[in-house]
Amino acid sequence: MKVMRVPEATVSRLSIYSRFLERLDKLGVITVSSGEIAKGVGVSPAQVRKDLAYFGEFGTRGVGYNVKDLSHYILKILGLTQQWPVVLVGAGNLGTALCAYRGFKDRGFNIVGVFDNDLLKIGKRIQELEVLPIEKVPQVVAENNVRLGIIAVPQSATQEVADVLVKSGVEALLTFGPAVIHVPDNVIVRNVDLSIKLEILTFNLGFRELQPSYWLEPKV
Amino acid sequence: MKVMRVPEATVSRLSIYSRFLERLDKLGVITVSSGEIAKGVGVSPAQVRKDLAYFGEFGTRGVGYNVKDLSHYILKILGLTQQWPVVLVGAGNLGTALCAYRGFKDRGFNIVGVFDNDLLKIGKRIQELEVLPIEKVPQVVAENNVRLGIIAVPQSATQEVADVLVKSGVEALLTFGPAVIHVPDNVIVRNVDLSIKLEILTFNLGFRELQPSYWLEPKV
DNA sequence: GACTGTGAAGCCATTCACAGCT
DNA sequence: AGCTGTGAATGGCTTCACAGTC
Repeated sequence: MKVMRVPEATVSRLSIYSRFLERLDKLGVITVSSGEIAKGVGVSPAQVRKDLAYFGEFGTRGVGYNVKDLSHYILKILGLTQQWPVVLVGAGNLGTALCAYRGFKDRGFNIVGVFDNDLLKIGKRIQELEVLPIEKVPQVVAENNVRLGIIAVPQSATQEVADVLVKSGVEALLTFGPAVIHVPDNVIVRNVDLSIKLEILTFNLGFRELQPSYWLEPKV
Repeated sequence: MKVMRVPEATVSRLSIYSRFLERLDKLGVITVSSGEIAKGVGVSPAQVRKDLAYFGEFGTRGVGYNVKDLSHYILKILGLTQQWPVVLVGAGNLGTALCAYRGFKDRGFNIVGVFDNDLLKIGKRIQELEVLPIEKVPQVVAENNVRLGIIAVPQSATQEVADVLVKSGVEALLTFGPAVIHVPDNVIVRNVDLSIKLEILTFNLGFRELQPSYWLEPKV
């Protein structure tokens, strides 16, 4: 079997290319070159070609890529040719916002359960969903074959919620905030930490005054 | 002048170390080694030492680092020894959640203005702040010496909001969602795209079934 | 002529391994 | 003995440059 490692940065960019291609498709564009994609999303043409080359040959030399086809291939690679049921734990401000977030639905992510352990929140309706007690997680996960979980609870509760989700069979977690969590090797975890992002900005604002060479390039 | 480039990944990790150190300090811990920090936040000890080495020598050989001192140095490096006034554009679900987000206040980020162009939202109160019309951005930015802006509006409005903020003098932007924006070179932009994060998860779930060697390591 | 696909080169970040200090 | 600080080695991602195809 051919062994290959795909950089995570490549996967992130595929997600970006994918949405650019969907926009082109809606505009009726038939063909696109790596240079046009590159310009549209702010990377180099070689980067676009290299990213795609990890997965096959999708273009035609001298011509470019068929927008509809490439768009479909990338969705396939990302696993987005299906709908993904998702459970969300945490019905606070952030959880509520995530529930309503259009970007998830657009990409095939359906939140099928919202949970909390706060009696004041349980029973509330958010976007047609009733907030359920944490104890119902295993049942909802099982009934809906849920593999993805989002954790939007205070830092101190993140680990125990992760444990519940993992025990229920969820295989991949998205967490928010600074909590560092421990899960079995076969569970995938990614984190979003908004303070880190702001601190990257303040770092740059501070150091560019002192020493221009500290300036950094964005990572994604 | 000594020329140095600091990897952005290093800055992200400093932010993580910083919060770990604050926790240790609250627990009354006086001294910590690179190995203990490494274990606490899930990186290698060499990585911790290398990250710190970009900025100076903060430790004592044979002993380790003084928790309070190191904590302070890192805050200094990140520019967090001051409070940062921030403006937020977009008073929808996400904007509301960001306004209430404790993690910002904890790190010295104060949202001093919330703006929207939706008449239904203008005048509403969110966390002691009245939602103001976009037209008031320049005034609030000027009065509060605001250098940081957060944009939590629909993709289609992101660029024009960025233009308003830049024209008002904001120097660094945090945007949400898939919009690719263009700003002058001296403005720093970072982006948070939640769909990308979920798509990294589905990519991994899909490909680990087909080909285990596709498995990826997290980037941050 | 235009554009893709790709090996090679270049560059950047992480890890190693050890000298240096307490 | 224990731990930091750092040059050297490694590994991985990006860019280059060109052969291959339409």
